[in-house]
Amino acid sequence: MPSAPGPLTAPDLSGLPNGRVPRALREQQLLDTALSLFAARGYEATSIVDIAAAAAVTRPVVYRHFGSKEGIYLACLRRARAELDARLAAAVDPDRPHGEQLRAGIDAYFRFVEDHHREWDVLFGVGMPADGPAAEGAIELRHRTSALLTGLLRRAAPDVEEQRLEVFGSALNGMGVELSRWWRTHPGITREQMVEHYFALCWEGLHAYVPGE
Amino acid sequence: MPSAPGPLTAPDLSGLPNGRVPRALREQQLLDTALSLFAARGYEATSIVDIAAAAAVTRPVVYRHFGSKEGIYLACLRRARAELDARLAAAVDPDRPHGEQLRAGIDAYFRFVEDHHREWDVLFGVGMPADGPAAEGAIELRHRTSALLTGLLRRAAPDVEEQRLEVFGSALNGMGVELSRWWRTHPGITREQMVEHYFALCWEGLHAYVPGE
Amino acid sequence: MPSAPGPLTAPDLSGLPNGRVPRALREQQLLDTALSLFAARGYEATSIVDIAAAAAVTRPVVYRHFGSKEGIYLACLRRARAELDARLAAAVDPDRPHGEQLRAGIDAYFRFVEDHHREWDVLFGVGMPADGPAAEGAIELRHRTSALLTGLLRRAAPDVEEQRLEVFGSALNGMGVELSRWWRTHPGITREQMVEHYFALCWEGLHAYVPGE
Amino acid sequence: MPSAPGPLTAPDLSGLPNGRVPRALREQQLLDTALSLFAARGYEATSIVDIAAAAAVTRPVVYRHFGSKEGIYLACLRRARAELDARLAAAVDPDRPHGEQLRAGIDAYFRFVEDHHREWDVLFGVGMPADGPAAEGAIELRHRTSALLTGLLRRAAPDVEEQRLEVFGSALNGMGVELSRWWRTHPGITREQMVEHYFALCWEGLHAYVPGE
DNA sequence: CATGAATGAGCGTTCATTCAT
DNA sequence: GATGAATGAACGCTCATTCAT
Repeated sequence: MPSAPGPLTAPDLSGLPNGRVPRALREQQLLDTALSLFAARGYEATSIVDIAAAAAVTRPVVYRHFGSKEGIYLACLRRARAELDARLAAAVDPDRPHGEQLRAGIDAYFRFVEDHHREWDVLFGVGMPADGPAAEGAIELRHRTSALLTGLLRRAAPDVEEQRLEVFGSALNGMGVELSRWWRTHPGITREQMVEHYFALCWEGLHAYVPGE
Repeated sequence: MPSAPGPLTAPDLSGLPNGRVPRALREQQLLDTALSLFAARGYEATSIVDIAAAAAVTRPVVYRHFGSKEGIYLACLRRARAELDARLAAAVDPDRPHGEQLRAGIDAYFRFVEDHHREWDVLFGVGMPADGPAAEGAIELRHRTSALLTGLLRRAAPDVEEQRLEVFGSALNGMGVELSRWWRTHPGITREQMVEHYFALCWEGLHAYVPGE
Repeated sequence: MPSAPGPLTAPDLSGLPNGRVPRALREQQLLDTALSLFAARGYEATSIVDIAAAAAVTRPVVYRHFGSKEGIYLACLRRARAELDARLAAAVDPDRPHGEQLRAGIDAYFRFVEDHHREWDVLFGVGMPADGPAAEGAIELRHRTSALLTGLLRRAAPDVEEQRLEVFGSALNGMGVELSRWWRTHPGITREQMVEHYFALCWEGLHAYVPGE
Repeated sequence: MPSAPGPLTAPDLSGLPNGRVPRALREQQLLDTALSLFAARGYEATSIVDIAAAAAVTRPVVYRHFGSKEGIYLACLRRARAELDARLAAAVDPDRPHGEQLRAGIDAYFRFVEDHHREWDVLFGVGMPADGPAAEGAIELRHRTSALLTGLLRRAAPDVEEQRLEVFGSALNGMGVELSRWWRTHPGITREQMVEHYFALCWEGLHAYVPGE
């Protein structure tokens, strides 16, 4: 389990300030560094030493800003989740037809996959911690997508029983996760095609439950 | 943490002298112990000391049988995967209509979830290693379900382009994984209902591509 | 952990601008904070961060006033020792009979135990540093009581050889320390009783050496 | 706070076995090493690294045998206390007059001070931990001498109220501790003289309570 | 073959202290 | 003169792994 960052994951240190850096800036810089490492190696295999070295600071700096390894990990996750949520919220117009909302949400999700590899990896990839508070936080953030999808479905099909809505929300989330993983290893296909595939598989099934569409 | 007895996991050791267990039996016993621990705590949080202590042997025994922590971990995964594959193969009759084949496969998958908690956790739960050879092996085994599903779809819809088949295979796998996870935390619903939900969501979409059904 | 107000420890800061406290006052305030912490947790377990945080200042303030952790620790001890010495000096009237002097000193000592828990703890309790310059200073201050007692005995029994005087001084000190510790854990007994016990044990033995009493 | 053992405290490594050593032997060897360091520097200032290095083993060896720093510390203390208790028990003959019993016990105590410098230091010197389980254990072991003395007094003066017995037990213990400390810094005086001084100070006072002696 | 004993490397965390602003 | 930011060194502890017996 070598500890030195590999060529794929070494964060770009050019232009990193050293010496005294204002708190907010240092925080973002540390989060960027940690994001790269957590995304590439997962929670357990990433050490605070690695993060500090990659950020060209000493370990206590990390602790002053985030308190613990779990702290910086969850901060990474929350920032990534906030970005994804913001994109989804911006993309889904609740005044449009429900099918269109779903399609727009899926498109925004795949845009996120495209633009934020590392953020997607920490949120949905392997390498989550398996127990402890960090694990619980990670699971909650990871599953928030299911909740969002369930909510969208609930608005689209208000008469469907809650259980089915939750099941479908989870299933749609699972489709998104696995499709993104496949896409990451098969990049020769456009985002539009991915959205099309996604929609083609699930829309017919969902359609039956959505009144008047 | 002794594991629940089952045909796969509980070799009968009665009547054997304590320190001299035949190699194959000892291996099954170690794999069983390791399975419980890896399933409960994940790869990183499970130590060889834990496994050896839980199996009431010394550490070198583990090393002689499996060579390394990665070795015993991958052996666990392979045994679990083999069990799942055997069940899927037994359930899917290639002479039946394709929709029925899919439904039978899904049902077998959920039976596996029901009967083999630990095996499912170790294959599909959190707690996988995130880098190193063990990670690669784990990912391959975890994704074999996609390949099986893609194969089933390929036979059902021979004219559909390969890419779409793979995408659908991945998506169906993702649905299965996330639905199982949801089921594990919401046990008050029968397997039949889970299969129904699964089918309700995807069959309409798939149907269009399957000729003559 | 704000300290109990008292003539020694609670300088009146009202009316002063917050960040600009006169040096002497700031020093007393810091000593008071440090006293509480050192008394409660001992030297090693008390950190400069703790002291600074409890005093609502930053760490460099502590360093500018006292130079080092050892510095503020010894300053605490010296202030506590000075208070004890002042009380002993005030209590012992060299013109009274020697037995009365001893009794008055013992009474003053137990008064100090009663009124200045924290000061007594830091001087005589566990939690002293065990090596380094701070340890030497602490031992010296702790043992000054022996020297005082030896001096009292020397005046009372001028013909007794020095060695015996020192031994008795040490022994009387040890009695005081252990009796105080016992008293702290058995508070249901008055100071007068403690003095009586103390005197009952040692006075007969000492009596023989004091001429004309 | 330098970590290297000083000339006073470096344990004698000559003849220490290296490589595989039977469990019991290694334990005694580690306890000897740890005793020297804890006695010289106290609990906090002694690190596991120091102990391991001084014993010419690696750190995990210490942990395998004693589990934690507190573990090896308390093991040191218990071994030392057991030695002292054994000597006291051997010295005090319950069939002899009570004054003689006390004198024999004091003599045995000072013999222990003479013969077991390091044991006496860990039991009664400065450098105890200030909180945590190790602190509680250390306090209990340290104060067992008071309890033994109280017990002796109780047998000698059965009609005296319990409180006074405890107070006298504590006081006698305090005398012993401080006299030993003084003796350690003034070695030019025999054990017999120390016992004489001790007895001279307290026996007259105690005598009054002991019937028929 | 199995075991008891050991290792080297690493981990998360914290400390006393300093310096640029 | 006070602060926010940083450092270097250490600490207690655990791990995967190996080897002599």
